[in-house]
Amino acid sequence: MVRRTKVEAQATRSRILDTAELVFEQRGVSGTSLGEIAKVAGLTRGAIYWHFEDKADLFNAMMERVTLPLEETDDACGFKGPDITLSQMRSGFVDVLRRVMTDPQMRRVFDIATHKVEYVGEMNAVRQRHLAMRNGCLTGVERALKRAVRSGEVPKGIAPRHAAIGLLALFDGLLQNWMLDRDGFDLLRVGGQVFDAYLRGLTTPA
Amino acid sequence: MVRRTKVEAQATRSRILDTAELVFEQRGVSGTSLGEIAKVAGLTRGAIYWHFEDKADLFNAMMERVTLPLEETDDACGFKGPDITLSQMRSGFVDVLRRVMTDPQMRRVFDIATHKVEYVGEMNAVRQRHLAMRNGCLTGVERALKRAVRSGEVPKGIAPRHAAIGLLALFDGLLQNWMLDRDGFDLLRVGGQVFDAYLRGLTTPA
DNA sequence: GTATACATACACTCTTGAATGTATGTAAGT
DNA sequence: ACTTACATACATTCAAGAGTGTATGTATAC
Repeated sequence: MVRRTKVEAQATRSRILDTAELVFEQRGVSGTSLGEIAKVAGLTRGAIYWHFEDKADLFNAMMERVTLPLEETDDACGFKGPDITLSQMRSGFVDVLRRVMTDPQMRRVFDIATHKVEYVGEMNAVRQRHLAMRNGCLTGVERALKRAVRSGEVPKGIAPRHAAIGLLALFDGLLQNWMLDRDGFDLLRVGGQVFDAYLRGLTTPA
Repeated sequence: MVRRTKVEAQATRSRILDTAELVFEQRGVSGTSLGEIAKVAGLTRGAIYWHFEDKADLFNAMMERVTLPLEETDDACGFKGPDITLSQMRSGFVDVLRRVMTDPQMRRVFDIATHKVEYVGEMNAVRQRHLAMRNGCLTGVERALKRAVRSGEVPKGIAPRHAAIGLLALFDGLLQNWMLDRDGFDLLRVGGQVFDAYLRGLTTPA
């Protein structure tokens, strides 16, 4: 066949990743063969094997395409600077909810990572990535809460770390439940209200 | 081989299910073959095909073995009666957390359902079951919250349904995060504190 | 004697990884 | 500017294994 130019090759690579997203979401990661992806993309397995080592490599590339910019813009948790306020934290989280709702690619990849892949074997890297990201957010939220305690905004009741764990659990749970039934509720509206309720609980003395 | 008595056959069936739990958790559902399960259980695929139609059937049986008693004792949400108090609701949820921490079988199955299976195709029944259970809990929690609003225990700020969605999200998120890293925190202690914080937020006027 | 509770054997499909083919892009040499 | 030499970007083919479903065997409980 005609050999493509470098930019065309990059386009092919992207098309493979795009197609993988679609098929992974429909059939699940381990349920789709590379041949299926190639067929849908209008290519052959040869093309995939040229750009990626195997399915795990392809999968990780697909994940990184979404999570890397997320980590860069640091919107994942809305912070990594040493100190942010509670309201900054809130808007950061809500912004991610908005993006998941708005951006179909992000929604797809989150859906795949949540319900369409098994955290086992080669794919265990996802679990590690998830854990690392969570722990990063955790310490960030914890610092923010500690600061809020020092400033008197939050009374000394619950340990900051525990409160942070709860906040992330709330976030993950909202996303997970929304993925389960997207028409069930308005992620942005309900998410905002629920976040506020939890934060109000933190700022209220027992 | 020797034909077994009926009770022995039931024991074999249970052994298959027990083994499936172990292997599913290690290799993931779609990552394990029926041959693997049979081998670990000290049987052949013939035995599995005798007791179950295929892997999906086996999987569903494994799930029902845990979720059915959960739904029966109704400890899943801690209610289905028409009206319960907020504290009854709280203790119901916390009790499930305790059981997940204590009972290794329950922990395994939850782990499988959360991170070791793809909600696709034949296994989509899990998703439906998950959704149905969630919706059942949802209406229950919603009723409890409405009642609490009528009794003045909770001010009329957030819509009861939204608050209920948040509560379930918090619950799911806690379980999910704990499964991700069991040594990360004490599910029972943190869960209880976080629940209280959220409920305090609900009972506090904005 | 017959249905049961498995074990064994078989045929079939699907998938993978690698090997090979092939035609063009591309840079270096002249 | 034109050829040469090689790398690139795939397509095609092939061998091998793994997994599934089914059919059959078989000894025993009932």
